[in-house]
Amino acid sequence: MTMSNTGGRRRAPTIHDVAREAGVSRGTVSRVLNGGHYVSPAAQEAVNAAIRKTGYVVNRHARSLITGRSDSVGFLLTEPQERFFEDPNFNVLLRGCTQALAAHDIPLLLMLAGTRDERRRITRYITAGHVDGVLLVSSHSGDPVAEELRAAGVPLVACGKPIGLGSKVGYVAADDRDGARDMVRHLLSLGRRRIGVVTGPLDTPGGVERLAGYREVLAEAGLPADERLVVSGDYSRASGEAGAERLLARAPDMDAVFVASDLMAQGVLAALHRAGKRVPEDIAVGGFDDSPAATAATPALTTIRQPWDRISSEMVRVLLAQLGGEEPAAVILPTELVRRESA
Amino acid sequence: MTMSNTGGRRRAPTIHDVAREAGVSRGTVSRVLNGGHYVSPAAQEAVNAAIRKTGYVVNRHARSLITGRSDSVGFLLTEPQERFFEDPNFNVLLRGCTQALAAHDIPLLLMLAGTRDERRRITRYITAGHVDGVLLVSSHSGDPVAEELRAAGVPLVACGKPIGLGSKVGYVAADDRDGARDMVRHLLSLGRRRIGVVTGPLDTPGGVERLAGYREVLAEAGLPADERLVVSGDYSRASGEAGAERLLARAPDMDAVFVASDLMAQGVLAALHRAGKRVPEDIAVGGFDDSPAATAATPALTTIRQPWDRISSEMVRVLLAQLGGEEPAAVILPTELVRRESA
DNA sequence: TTCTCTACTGTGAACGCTCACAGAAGCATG
DNA sequence: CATGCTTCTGTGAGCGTTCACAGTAGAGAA
Repeated sequence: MTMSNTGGRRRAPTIHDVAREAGVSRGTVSRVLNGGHYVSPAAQEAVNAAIRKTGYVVNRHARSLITGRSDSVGFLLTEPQERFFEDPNFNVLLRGCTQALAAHDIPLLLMLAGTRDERRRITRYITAGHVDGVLLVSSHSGDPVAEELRAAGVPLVACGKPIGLGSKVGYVAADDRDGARDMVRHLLSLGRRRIGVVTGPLDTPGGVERLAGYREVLAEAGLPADERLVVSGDYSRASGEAGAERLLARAPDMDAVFVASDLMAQGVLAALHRAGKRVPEDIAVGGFDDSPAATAATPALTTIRQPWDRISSEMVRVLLAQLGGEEPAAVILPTELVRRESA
Repeated sequence: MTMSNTGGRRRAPTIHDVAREAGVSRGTVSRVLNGGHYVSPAAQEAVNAAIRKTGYVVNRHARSLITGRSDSVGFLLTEPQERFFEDPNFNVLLRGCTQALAAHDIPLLLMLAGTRDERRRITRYITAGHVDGVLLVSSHSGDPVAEELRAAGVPLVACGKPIGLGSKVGYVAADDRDGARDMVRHLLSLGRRRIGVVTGPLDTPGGVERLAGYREVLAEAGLPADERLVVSGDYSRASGEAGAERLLARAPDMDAVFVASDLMAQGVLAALHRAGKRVPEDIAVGGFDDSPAATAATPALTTIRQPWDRISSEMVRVLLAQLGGEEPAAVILPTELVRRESA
């Protein structure tokens, strides 16, 4: 390699320096930078050589100032963050989105908006155009931020079907209902007939859909709907533990339980262990997510795999398509039963 | 094209609009925006009113273009990401940094640089001035990115003491050695005398220091240094499992084991369980981190709490100080023994 | 009065880029 | 010959800010 910054920050090379070096005008350099249309091969090559020689890197602020685009997208969490950061799925999602965006050379801005004040500040920031679009991770319905962003016309892709928002927002989700059906059918196939369920929050699509899948399969199988077998949690480990205790108290003859998340299932396992129940001999346990928590649990959890890697890449794809002018799309991805020890 | 409706994007108000509305000049508005020095109370108030009325939000691109600052910082991961995203500590750290920065209205750019190509691209991006500073999470020594950034004069704060970098980079770390000493002393106080250790990677400061603390306390207690009791892992659950198996094979009379991370300790517990050892009756297990994995484990882990919330806020504080012109600082934070069931 | 000092205010000029437009060159068509 | 069309190139303007500088007004001192 040649040259180096001999100490101290020198003035960074601009498009002018490149133009002079290549013997062309700013305009031509700019055209090369932006796709190279209407540029002669000779000029193209001269410019590329000059860029390499000068070490030129485009100043995104100057570019953004005139284009109005920021060439960055936000990753927005609108809930008290503990829940998410505790959730291994979230990590996979965040990593996947960062990587998918990096492939397009687009930086990701991580935004947390747990409190009212933070929400206000971040809404302002976003609507002011500091990001081109938003990847939204907020399960609960009636999220004021989502509605405001939608109203402001900010391109938006949610993770999970947003309840109560119009069709103008794209989303990517796993097929929750179908996954739940698969799991409950699996439990039935093991000969279990008193199957309990710990649902997610019922103001989230995941909570509602997984419960619906559970009910459908029981109905198909001709089993009675017993509300003593249904309790709901909030996806946290603690709520799984509490849920299992309530189920045991209300239906001591339960022989299986479908838990709407692996983290809750960990709590369920702990409660069953304390109650002296063997898993899967006495009670089979089925989780949902196939998060790291599933393999970390003892016994290892039979669960429903959500394709988080594909969910993240699809979210990015749909958002970028929207930035390119396409209409918001809805994408539903299939799930998969993963059999381990607990059922 | 659809006509511009009320919901559509109208031209955003600029500093000009605010100035006109307030009956002052751009300059005065700018001064209000930047601290309000040399502005009369009347003008101050008029400008604030105009800002509220117009809904003005500063255009950061225009500002950055002239100031040369970007008013954002990067959060850089230079390792294959799985390790980090699997690690609950990492989440706490990321969340803490995001929040601490948000309090200063500074967005955080999440950057992953796992592969060589990504590292090149991201180094370019950073050295081009697109972030003002970098929070670095990379435990291994000899990280080329860190060295390049340091050489380019990019303000840098590492999490954990960077091995092999000069004193020009700030860092924040827990007192690893002292924490390890506390844990081993605790195991001794329980009457254990054959204490094994599963270390972290020995090219990381955490790996080295925690092992050193272990050795110091054994020496103080007059116990022999037995290399059969020392194995090293890579902080992953799987490596903990493998480490415990090797320890059991080499030292069947071991009555305690100090594990340099909770995640590895989970693996150790699983291996001990399979080997028919009761914890803590047969073998006491001590972890390190006090991550969620500690309470999720069965039995719950006795561990060393690292003050991740303070680590993140200190990292941000040190970085911002550096951006303000101060010299890079090194901060060591105290740890704390958390007693649970495993020891 | 006149001068100085302080507190405040307005005005060009950048910052580095893209965009619209005007033009040039080459070549086919009228 | 002019006329058009396509491909390529350079130029001026301007994006929304901050900064340096040149002012103005009012108070106090000589």
